[in-house]
Amino acid sequence: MAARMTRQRTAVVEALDEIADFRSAQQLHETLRARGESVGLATVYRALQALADASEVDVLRAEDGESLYRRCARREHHHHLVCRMCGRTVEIDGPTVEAWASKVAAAQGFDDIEHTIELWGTCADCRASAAR
Amino acid sequence: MAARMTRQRTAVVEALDEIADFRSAQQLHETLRARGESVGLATVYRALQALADASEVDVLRAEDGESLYRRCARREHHHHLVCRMCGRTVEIDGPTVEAWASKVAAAQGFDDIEHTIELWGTCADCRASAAR
DNA sequence: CGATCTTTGACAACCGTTCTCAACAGGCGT
DNA sequence: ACGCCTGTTGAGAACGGTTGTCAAAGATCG
Repeated sequence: MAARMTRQRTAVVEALDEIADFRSAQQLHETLRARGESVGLATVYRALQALADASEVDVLRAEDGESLYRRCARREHHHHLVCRMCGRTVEIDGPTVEAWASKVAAAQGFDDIEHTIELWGTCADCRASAAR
Repeated sequence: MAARMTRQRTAVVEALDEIADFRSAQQLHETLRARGESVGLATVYRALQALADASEVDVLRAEDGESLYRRCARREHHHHLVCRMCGRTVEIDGPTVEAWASKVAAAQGFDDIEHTIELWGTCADCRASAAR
C-alpha cells in the first residue's frame, strides 16, 4: 500500500503539470511516448486514477463519454469552461449556483447531493481556425 | 427516410411513457423482454437515439458513463435532480443559472456555449431502505 | 546486496454501444 | 388484397475506452 515513486508515475505527473488543458488518458499516453518517456497505457490509466482519488487531478467526461484529466490550479471545489475542440480550460466558480443546487435538492428530500456543472464551448482560437 | 411505426418502436415509446425515471437502454430492453414484447437490444438503442434526436426524450450520463433515457414532461430546456440509486427524477429549472452560465462563457470569448447541469442525490425512499 | 512486495506492461477481458447484412415487414400504388 | 419498394429488425461481430491478469521488473528497507 506504499505509493512508490516510479519513473512512470513521475512522468505522468510531470506531463500533467506542463499541460494546461483537459486531456484524455490516451492523449497523455501518446504525449509521453512521443517524448521518449515510454509508459504503458494501463499504467497511465492507473496513475490517473490514483491522482484522481487523491484529488490531485480533476476528471470530467467528454460528450462522447471519454474521461478527461487535468491538474487544476486550485484544489477547492470549482467548475470548468472547456473548449470542446482543443480542451482549453478556464476554471470558474459560482457561489450562487452552489447555493441554488443544494437548496433545490434538499427541498425535494434528497441527500448526499452532488452536482455536475460544466460549460462547453468553442474558444476564440478554435473558432478562428475552424472558419479557415 | 420515412419513419415507420413498427411494433418495436411503439413498444419502446409506450414503455418510456409508463416509466417516470431515468433508465438505461439495457434496463428498458430487459423490461420489454419481461413483458413479452420482445425487441432486439440494437433496436432499443436505435429507437432511443431517434427519440433523442427528435428531442422526444432526455439523455444524461450516469457516473459510470452509461446513458440514461427519460421521457420528460416538458420539452423546453430544463435540468434534473436524479436519485443515483433508483433513477427517480425531479425536473428543475434555474433561470438564474442559465443566465450565469452564458454570461461567464461569453466573458471568456467562448462560442456555441452549452452547459451540463445535473444534480445527483439519494431520494428519501432509497435512503430509508439503504439504512435497512 | 538480498529479500520483499508493489508496480509495470503486454495482452486479454469487459461493457456499453454501434455496425453489418440478410431476412423481414410497414405502407403506398394498383 | 396483393406486391413491390424501401426502411427496419435482430443476432452477432466489431469497436473503443477502460480495467483485469500475471509473470517479470524495480523500488524500498534491513
